[in-house]
Amino acid sequence: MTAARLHSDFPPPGKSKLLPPSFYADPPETVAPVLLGKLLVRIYKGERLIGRITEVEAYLGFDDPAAHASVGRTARNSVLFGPPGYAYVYFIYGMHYCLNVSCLPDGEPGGILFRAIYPVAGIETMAKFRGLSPASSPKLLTGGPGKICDALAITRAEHNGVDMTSPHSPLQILDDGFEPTNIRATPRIGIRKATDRLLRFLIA
DNA sequence: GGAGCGATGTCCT
DNA sequence: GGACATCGCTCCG
Repeated sequence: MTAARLHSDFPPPGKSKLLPPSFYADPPETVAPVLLGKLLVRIYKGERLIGRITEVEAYLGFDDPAAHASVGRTARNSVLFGPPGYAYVYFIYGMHYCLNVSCLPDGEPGGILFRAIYPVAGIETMAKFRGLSPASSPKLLTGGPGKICDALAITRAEHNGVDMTSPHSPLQILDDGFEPTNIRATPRIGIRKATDRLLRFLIA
């Protein structure tokens, strides 16, 4: 996947369609690879900040010790147990936010962590939020879960529990018909438990 | 350019 | 009280 291709395949915004709740109503390991290539949209003060999803990780329920949901439903992780297509935002390591989307029907826990996106619109604003030059590499701008939330101004207070399937939501995921090739599955990274499962998906 | 490590808030035990 | 789904800076090659 070259930078030129990621850009050239970005269509007029009108051609994109919002992913419905049914898209997320399957197990995380099923939904995660299909999210690759979709557009993550953050509407910030009327501006559309858009990135193409290039890396995600699936987190399951009780059978997955690495998942926040594995300890059962708590105040912190309750979004993961709710209806599909909702934003689960948590604060980690004292300084970073991470964005997930809930999967499976209401009552069943599961989610997908967004690990990296490729900026396609609103790059100036993203760079400003990151304290970087707009000419910075995608990896530097939005190449990590904490970086995505910084670049898109996503916080737990403002976005945890937001419905990502509503056209009025500040966070949405669109399908513009882009079909990624060369999808790879690898072990998840940055975790201590259940590191053997192939639940990380990325566009190679 | 890669390994090591410190910073730092929130949640659960 | 400790673990933590991270990042960016330092230091060493």
